[in-house]
Amino acid sequence: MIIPSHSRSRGKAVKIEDVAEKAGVSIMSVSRAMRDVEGISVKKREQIIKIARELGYYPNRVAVSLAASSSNLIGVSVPTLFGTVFTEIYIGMRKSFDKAGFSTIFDVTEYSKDREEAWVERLIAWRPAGIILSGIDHNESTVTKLTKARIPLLEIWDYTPNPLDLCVGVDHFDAGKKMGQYLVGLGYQTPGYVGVTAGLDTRADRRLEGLQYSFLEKSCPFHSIHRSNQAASFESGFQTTKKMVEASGRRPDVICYLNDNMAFGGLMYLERAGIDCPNEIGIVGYNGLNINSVSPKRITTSITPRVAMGEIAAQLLIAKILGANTETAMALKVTIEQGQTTKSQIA
Amino acid sequence: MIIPSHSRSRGKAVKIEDVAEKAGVSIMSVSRAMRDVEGISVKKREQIIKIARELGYYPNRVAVSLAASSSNLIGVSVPTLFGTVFTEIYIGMRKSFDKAGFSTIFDVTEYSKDREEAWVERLIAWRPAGIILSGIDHNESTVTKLTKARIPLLEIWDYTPNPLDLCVGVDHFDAGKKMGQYLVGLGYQTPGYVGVTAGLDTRADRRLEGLQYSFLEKSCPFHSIHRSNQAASFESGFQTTKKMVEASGRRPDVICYLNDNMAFGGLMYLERAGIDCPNEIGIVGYNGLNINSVSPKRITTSITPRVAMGEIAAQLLIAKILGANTETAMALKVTIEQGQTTKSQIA
DNA sequence: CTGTTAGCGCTTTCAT
DNA sequence: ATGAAAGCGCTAACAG
Repeated sequence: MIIPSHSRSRGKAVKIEDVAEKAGVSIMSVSRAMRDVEGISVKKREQIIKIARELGYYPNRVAVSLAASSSNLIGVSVPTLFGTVFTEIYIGMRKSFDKAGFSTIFDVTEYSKDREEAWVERLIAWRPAGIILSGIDHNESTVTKLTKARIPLLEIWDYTPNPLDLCVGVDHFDAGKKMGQYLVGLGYQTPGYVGVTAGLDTRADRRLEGLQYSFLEKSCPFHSIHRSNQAASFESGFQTTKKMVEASGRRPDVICYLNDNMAFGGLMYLERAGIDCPNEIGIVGYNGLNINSVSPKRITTSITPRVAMGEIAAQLLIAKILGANTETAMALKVTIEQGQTTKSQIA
Repeated sequence: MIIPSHSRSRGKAVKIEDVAEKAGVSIMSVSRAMRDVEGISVKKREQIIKIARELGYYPNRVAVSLAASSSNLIGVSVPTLFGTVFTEIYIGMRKSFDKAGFSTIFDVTEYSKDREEAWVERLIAWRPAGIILSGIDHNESTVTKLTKARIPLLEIWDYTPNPLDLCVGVDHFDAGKKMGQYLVGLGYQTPGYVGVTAGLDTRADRRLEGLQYSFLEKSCPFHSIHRSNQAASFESGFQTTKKMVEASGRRPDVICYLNDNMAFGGLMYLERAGIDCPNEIGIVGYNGLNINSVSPKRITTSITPRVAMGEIAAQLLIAKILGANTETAMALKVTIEQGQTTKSQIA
């Protein structure tokens, strides 16, 4: 969509020519002064800067980008802003991008690959310096467009050793495996899992596989796996735990949840049902979300380094943009935080 | 910061010239075909579109913007992404902007006016079609820059009858007043308030004034007002309520909180302290946050129309951008939602 | 150090 | 309906 020019400010914005005229120099001198590059005397530079400030001159980035065939724009796409995961990742990135003088063109896909693709298309038209996408799962045609555009690209949150370009994330299988080993070490033998419909959150699926791997090493399969077809929220955690506990069959001695929010819902259910946690059933979350700070009992969880991940990702992308030879894939470690919803560590 | 051009894609992107050549027409015909404007035969247009698609041609928006002195960029600034308020507002806006083909340059100020100003400066350099800022409180120098830039501007969340340009928000005094009247109607007489340090959240301060106004009409002043110097979170709600209840003096019969999160923390405290809510002390939140869905008792609250606010704001701004004569200030109504933390409605 | 000359990729304007 | 010329505001490349 093209905005009718009559609606924009008209011949008002101060331009490089105005500054040059007032300073009695050529526009090139102004250009050099503003960009702080060599080729101009200190004195003149100061004068020009002063005049530019007086006039309220800010170089038109659109013209700069066109002339220099470069931009300070970074495209950032996240699936959702609910739940603090991607917000924290974004906060981390913003820090690095801000410092380096980049602005971000933003998008929320609401987990729709088509929406992501539509946004990518519009984004590429702006010839951004770099792009950050969430996850490693995109439409094929999106990948084609991205590849053709040849813009530095970073996939965040998921980890894969073979990213399209760059990648910073956590290895979710490994995270699950580690937590599984930890729980096995605590003596748990009848694990249960509460999550959402398989395929909806592929990262969570991978974590479950990791959990299963560790428990299977001790010949303890997951007897009960209950999946909600709702979002991974407090409520679905509560309801799905209810179903699991009320179902016949062996009761789990520990329930692993897709995330802390669901775990919190589960904890609330156990409390209301009069089931002792952790003595009857243990509860384990994922992510280290801030719900934990208000939970009656701190939930045992794996903390993902979200802010750090954002910072590192941004720095890596910036390095690539600047032409450095960078690593292409980085896996960040998660930290297990022992809470009050699992048995105490066995000495 | 200028990105070295060697790092960008090189002469790869398809441009209008390539399409024109392949189609055997002038670049002007391609331009007209792509923009769907008059001055070209239907047949030629179709041919050109087809070739453009084959070649993967997407008009370079940087060049378009420079040539047409217009852009499809909207700057959006929010103070925080935690707490769902601004997230939901953003979701609402995104909907409208997306439909109209705008992209958003995004920023999170973390409640810093200086950060906001720094961002505004960088943003203006992109000559966006419009700007949305949160709240009505900005640095004077920010306002100057904004005014000089003459870009359609909309302030969201707060309401003022005299905005810089456009404004969509809720009247926080009025929201407090309404809730006060409601509580007075339920027979409460000894209200307390739990919030954060005065001045930190001016909107909350206004709501308290509204609450006080209503209670004073019945000669019931707020005897206890406790403010935390922490963020308005679960935890601070818990701790501050503890202090209030343990303090000597008349116990409040209802506590109004800055928001639902603090109210939830307060409720958790009452439950743990064995104080019956609502029979001993009532609890009232604000905003209608999703914490309510997991709360053991639904908290009585005022629901702010956040998604709708975002949608309306975006539409208003778009209208202004397109040159329409629009309203300048809109106040949206909040809805009181009766929960289980206040006495039942008196028939 | 300074200025001049060409563009960047597209649209506007004005011919035809 | 079509195209040629003239920019949009700035920087790269080259001259002095």
